[in-house]
Amino acid sequence: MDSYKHKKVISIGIVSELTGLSPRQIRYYEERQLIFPDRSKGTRKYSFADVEWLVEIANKREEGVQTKEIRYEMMKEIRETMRKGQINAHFRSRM
Amino acid sequence: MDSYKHKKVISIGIVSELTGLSPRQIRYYEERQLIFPDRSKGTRKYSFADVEWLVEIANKREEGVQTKEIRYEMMKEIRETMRKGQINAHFRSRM
DNA sequence: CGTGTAAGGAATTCTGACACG
DNA sequence: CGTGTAAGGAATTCTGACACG
Repeated sequence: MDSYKHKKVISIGIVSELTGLSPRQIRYYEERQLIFPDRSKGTRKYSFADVEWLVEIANKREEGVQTKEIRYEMMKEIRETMRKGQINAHFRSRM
Repeated sequence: MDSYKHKKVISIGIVSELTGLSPRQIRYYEERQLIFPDRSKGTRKYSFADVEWLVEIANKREEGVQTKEIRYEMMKEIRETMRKGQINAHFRSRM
């Protein structure tokens, strides 16, 4: 089972270590609606799925892809997945 | 794969919420050598496996089992598992 | 023995802003 | 646009100790 993968329990400092992204970058991607952490009394909590998604974001950014485009592709992927009736954990974890 | 289960990334406050144990109790069980968190710059980090093991400890404590006995049983279990050549993640995660 | 609490310090996180580009 | 940084405050965590039992 993958409940571990989607449980939001990791604080931003650890996510930063795990992804190599700065806290500033991670918060910015949230502002741009690419990532959706939970809030535990004010502080952001991320899942392992979030961490993996952030690494993907980092790779796309390195390729020069803008956050707006990443968001557009993400939405499109979600739309397709929903159309197939496959609203699975892969996307649930990002919303 | 269960790398998520054994990666130590959760801070004590979240572990406290997840287990229902107080931070004081969690630190005490560490002092009694029942649990072995990693340290990320001074602060303790736990895995989901640690969280599950803490819940087991909590159950035993409610039954009146002392930490010393829990530790003894834990060691015995580990010894048996090692004898069978089954040093698997179940125990690796606690050491 | 196991756990609560007050104490003081250190490290973390948060937000809004200015900077550069 | 994307990210760094300094700023001030709030919340977290740490340790060692005293308390009770």
